Amino acid sequence: MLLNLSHTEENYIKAIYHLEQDGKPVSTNDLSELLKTAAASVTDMLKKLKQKKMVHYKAYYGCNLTEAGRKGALMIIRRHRLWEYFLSKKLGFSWDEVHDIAEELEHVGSTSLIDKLDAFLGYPRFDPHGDPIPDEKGHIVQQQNKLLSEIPLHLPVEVVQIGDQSAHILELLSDKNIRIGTLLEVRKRFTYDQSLEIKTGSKSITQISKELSQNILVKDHE
Amino acid sequence: MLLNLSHTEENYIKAIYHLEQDGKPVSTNDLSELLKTAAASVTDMLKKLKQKKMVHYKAYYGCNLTEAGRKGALMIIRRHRLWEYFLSKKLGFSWDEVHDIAEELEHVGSTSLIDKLDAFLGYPRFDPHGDPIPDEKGHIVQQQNKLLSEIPLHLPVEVVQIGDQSAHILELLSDKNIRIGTLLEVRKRFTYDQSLEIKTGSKSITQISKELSQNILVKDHE
DNA sequence: ATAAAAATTTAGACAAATCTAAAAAATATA
DNA sequence: TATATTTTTTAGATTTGTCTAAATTTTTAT
Repeated sequence: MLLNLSHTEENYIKAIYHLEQDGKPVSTNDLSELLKTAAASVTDMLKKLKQKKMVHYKAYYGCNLTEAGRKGALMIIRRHRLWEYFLSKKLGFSWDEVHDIAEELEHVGSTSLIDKLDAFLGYPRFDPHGDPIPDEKGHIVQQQNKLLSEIPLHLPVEVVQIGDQSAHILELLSDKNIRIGTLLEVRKRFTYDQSLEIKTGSKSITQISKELSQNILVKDHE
Repeated sequence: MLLNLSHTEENYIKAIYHLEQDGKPVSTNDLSELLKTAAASVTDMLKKLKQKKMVHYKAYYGCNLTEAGRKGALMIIRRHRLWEYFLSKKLGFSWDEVHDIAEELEHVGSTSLIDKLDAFLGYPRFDPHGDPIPDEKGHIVQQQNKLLSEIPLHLPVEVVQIGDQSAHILELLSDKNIRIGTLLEVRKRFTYDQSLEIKTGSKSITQISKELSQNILVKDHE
């Protein structure tokens, strides 16, 4: 363990990282719910993580990661997402199967293992869910909108922007009932012309050309 | 965990498997030494493993794996050796770096993960140390002598047999000071003609052609 | 502003895996 | 065979991460 953290401690700081939006403190209860652990147990762990200087913690107030804690969390997220990428791209797991396995693999704590895995995979910047992978220094790109052409199969996404705003494209989109806020899911990707078969909303299926898919910007649907 | 065993319990049955030569019971002390754990702790664990029907155990007598225990041990060894192969062949670790990392990876317990990894690697039958990899049913080939042409770099081996017994080959071997019992280590493998550069005994370096390397049978030098 | 509700912490306990020290059993030796 | 030595087990503690129940603090609502 390079971080001198137990598996459990790693899970806590990862959870705190995910709950920490803006600078607001993370509540004991939210952690308790996310980790499916009694609130009393969370309190105990927060005291220990404070001792290890991984979190700032004040009774009845909540916690925030210290700089060391944030670095640690990013390393765990890096491991998790690289393993997800490996499982999906190399072993052929579907994007919805990889999370639980990566949850275990992420705690194997050899830095050289992860760096070599990163190199082997070709330094991917996004995992199969479209989430950014921190680099070896813990730098992470801001979660950004992606092109529909780059979205994995069966991942629910929401349309947030249209690249080319010409009337022609809007006509086409309107005909397909696609607009900002529409929920989509890529069902098939045809290698021949890179056209997509997508499901919009709850039922209808439609075909999208490569050109069109490169002009639809989407983001993960929560 | 498919086997319902903790990491620690898995380590115990793996250790028992390795100590169990012929049918003789494995002593508490031997386990204690191999696992670097106090004998008293081993006794406690053996009682628990007996309850879980992984071992036969009688106080002051020793233990043996049950059929379930043996199956479990072989699965752990399978995971260990497949990860070693992956680390060595795909990530570029040297054969002496892979053991400790595999020791951690072997406890990640998804069966489909290991079976897909096996397929991804092309169903290798030996790990980087030359040890056989059990298949998905737990079948393991008997440890056998291998051709020098198939030995990984830097692995110390001992010559046990010469394939072609012609005088010509023996003349060549005698000139190179190689005979049954000689210790060798492959230092380099030239892709061009698959010739090898080997170290014999303690000092001398010599070159071996592909043909010759395919007629020298070796075994691991523990 | 004060009582009721919600969130959090404290207290005390438990299971897993470990330890040391002491007791008991098995083995070796004289 | 009787005794000494070695091996193994039992007894009693410790650490980590967890729990429930009760106490306390904070927040919400009247």
